[in-house]
Amino acid sequence: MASYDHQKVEKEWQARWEKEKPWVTREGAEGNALYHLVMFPYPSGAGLHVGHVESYAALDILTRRARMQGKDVLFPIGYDAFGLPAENYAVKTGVHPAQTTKTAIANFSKQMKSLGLSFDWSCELSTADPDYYRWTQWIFLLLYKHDLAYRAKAPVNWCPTDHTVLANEQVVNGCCERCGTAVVQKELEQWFLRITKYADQLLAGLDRLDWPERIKAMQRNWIGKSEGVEIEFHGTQGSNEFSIPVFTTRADTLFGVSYIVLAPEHPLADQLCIEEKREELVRYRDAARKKSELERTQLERDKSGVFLGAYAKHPLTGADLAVYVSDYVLTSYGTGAVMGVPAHDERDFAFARKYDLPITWVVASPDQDDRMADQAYTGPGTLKNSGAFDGLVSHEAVNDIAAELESKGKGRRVTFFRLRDWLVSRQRYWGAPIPIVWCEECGAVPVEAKDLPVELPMDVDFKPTGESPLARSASFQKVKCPKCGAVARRESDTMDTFVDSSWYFLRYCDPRNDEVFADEAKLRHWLPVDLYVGGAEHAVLHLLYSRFFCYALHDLGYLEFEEPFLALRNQGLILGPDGEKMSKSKGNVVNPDDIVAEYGADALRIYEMFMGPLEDAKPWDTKGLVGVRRFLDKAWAAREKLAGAKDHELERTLHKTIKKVSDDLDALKFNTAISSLMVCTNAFAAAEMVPRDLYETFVVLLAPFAPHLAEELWAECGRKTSVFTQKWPVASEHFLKDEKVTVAIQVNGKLRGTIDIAPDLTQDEAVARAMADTNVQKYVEGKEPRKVIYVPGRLVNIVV
RNA sequence: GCUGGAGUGGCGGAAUGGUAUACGCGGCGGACUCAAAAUCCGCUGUCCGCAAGGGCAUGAGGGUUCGACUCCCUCCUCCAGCACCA
Repeated sequence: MASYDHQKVEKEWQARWEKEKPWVTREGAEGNALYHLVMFPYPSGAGLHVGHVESYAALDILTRRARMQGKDVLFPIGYDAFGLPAENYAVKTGVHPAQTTKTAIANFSKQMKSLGLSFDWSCELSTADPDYYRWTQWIFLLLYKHDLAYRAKAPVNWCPTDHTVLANEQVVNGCCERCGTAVVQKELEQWFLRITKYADQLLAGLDRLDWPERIKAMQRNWIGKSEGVEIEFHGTQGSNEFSIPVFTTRADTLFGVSYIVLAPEHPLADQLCIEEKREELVRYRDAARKKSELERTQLERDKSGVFLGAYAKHPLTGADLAVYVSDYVLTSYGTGAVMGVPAHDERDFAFARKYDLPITWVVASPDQDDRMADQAYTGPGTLKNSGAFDGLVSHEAVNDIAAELESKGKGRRVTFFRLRDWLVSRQRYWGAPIPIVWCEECGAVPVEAKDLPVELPMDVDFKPTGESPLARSASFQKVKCPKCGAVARRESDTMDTFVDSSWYFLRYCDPRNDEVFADEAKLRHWLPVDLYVGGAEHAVLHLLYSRFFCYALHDLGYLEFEEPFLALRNQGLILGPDGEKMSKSKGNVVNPDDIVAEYGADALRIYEMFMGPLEDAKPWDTKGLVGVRRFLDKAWAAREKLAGAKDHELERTLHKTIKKVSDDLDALKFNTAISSLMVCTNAFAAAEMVPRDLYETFVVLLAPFAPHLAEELWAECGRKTSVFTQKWPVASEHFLKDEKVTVAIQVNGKLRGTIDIAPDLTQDEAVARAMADTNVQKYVEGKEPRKVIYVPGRLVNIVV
């Protein structure tokens, strides 16, 4: 069988698309618009990865099909071009990040075009372009103006290798997500975005989204809403009165409290500490501070602490409770203090055992005798040893005890979130400068909108030292205060690159606008995004930040919607042929360029879609790719058998294919859509002749998957226009019905034979035909059927 | 520990509660060829049987149903994320 020359075919059609630009977005009627978005790539020197190809091909197929169905589709592409890798590379080699990035973008564009992706290249954008980051800065100032961006001194995560602070979201298991170095805590003044203001809305909004459950669960966990009671524990230290607020979700265990613990950094720790204990406290706190986040978690459950020598009073019983400091209590969560209930909390139990503190059981477990217990009981139960609350079950007791505390002014119901504000300052070079001027007189002064962008200077020594490189640029620092005109200095930190990517999908609909970040009417026309496809690694980073931006911009009157991405799908990882994650060190990386050269872009696209469900992880298998290429060659070969005659059998096959491909694309089931195209091709291959009209319709079906080959075949059929000007075919009911179907015959639910009958045969007729089968008779043995189930076109089940 | 997802041939995988294993890969046999590759045709879950046919198979065990990969309960394993969160 002749094989087609994919290099020639693909080159020719790509040249033609480049010239004719058929994919430029058409802004048509209201309500006819679709917005398909792929997560824009970071233009790394390594080039495009087969994982990129997977998500881009998937959305390209859907986009091409939607256009053939008459939709206007915005399908843009751009580059997340700021970031550490280019800067670190520059530190090593001296090549400027601007240069590295430019080269990488050129390479990415070339690679994407070689895949026949129908992006609208006229929308192309780069976050490192001053025309883009001008608006990143503008949005930052908008947030600043509305108190959603602020500067604060706080304990922050510091990566000693990358010499910069990191957001909580960028610390993975206590390590820097970029380089893996253990992160240390530093007390620094930094810029934050007030994402916590939207914690509740960001949580509630998830319910409305068509997103993978996994991603929604990760965001819910990350936001970490926790409802409970804040309880005041009062006490006196010498002549001073004090009050320690603690947060608990288990107010029902209040009568089991036997001590109080503060986080080592808690402001009250110093105040409450008696002189004899001070040295011990300072030593403990210094040790705790020196521990990295990593060490703290590794020492898990090995509890230690310092008794401060102070006592607080139980709010209901008045009992004296020793106050300790321990690093198992975190400053950053709740009130930074907890009530110790050893009987009903594992950590408190361990702590109480170590320091020999009383353990009082106040919640009876239904199936455990706590007199013998050597571990905490953390489940719900019936209260005891709890005065007036004895006999209540846990959830009632939480309510009643909270009410009692509230009435006495000793507590109140509160909600806490795990989510922290987003730290966006970075002490690095290759990012958007924070558009603030520092003036001796006026303090932090925003740069005026007309003076944006604050351009990133190119002549900077960007070696990271912990001090921001921009602080060392004389030209950058030469500035006057916008308010008073005095000599001032610029903010020298740049923004986290996740700020850049939190709004790029807004810019796409109007990328060259220099009046606003995007025209209001265009935003209304195209947004929100209908379908977003990308990797799952951004679950709590990009996807949460972008949602926050849209909620904020909505509040400030710039957007009509709150949720930017209505539907989201994550492509699964493509693993190496060995089933391991592809990596340079394992030597199992598949380079898409090699595949395109050897088998063609069409084969690569279809193979990646055929491997399995979009969202599953699946191993690469070059043999499978060969099979896909064989399919394309078969489709190509069929053009030599075109005839004018009718063929009802083929016509039925074709219409089933139309139906299956259409339905499967609606459900993003690319693998089964392709398998039905294969079935159709196999039928063509088996046939003597292939009617021309059927073949042409098949080529239209094939077009979104294999755009180059389909265009070529369309031309081979003598058509002068592009196959993509064709309407997407609709299956005809008439041809979907078979004249005869094979129906299963079961006796007592077991398969005993099959019969070929007309699909609309009545039950009586079908049963009569079934009973005539000799094998069926053997099992019925002349017994009277107790019950007969007939599913037309499917089966007859005779129950005896 | 918590959360989410998944367990089906030799492999990737397919199945609105209705003939489990579509499609692809691999394997076996055949055709073409001096030969090989490519291509084409046939077979290919497993066990018993010469065959007709039958038994057993969707991680394990129960249940609902005329009928369960699919629904319900219990358990096991794997993957991913989070994890001293009070």
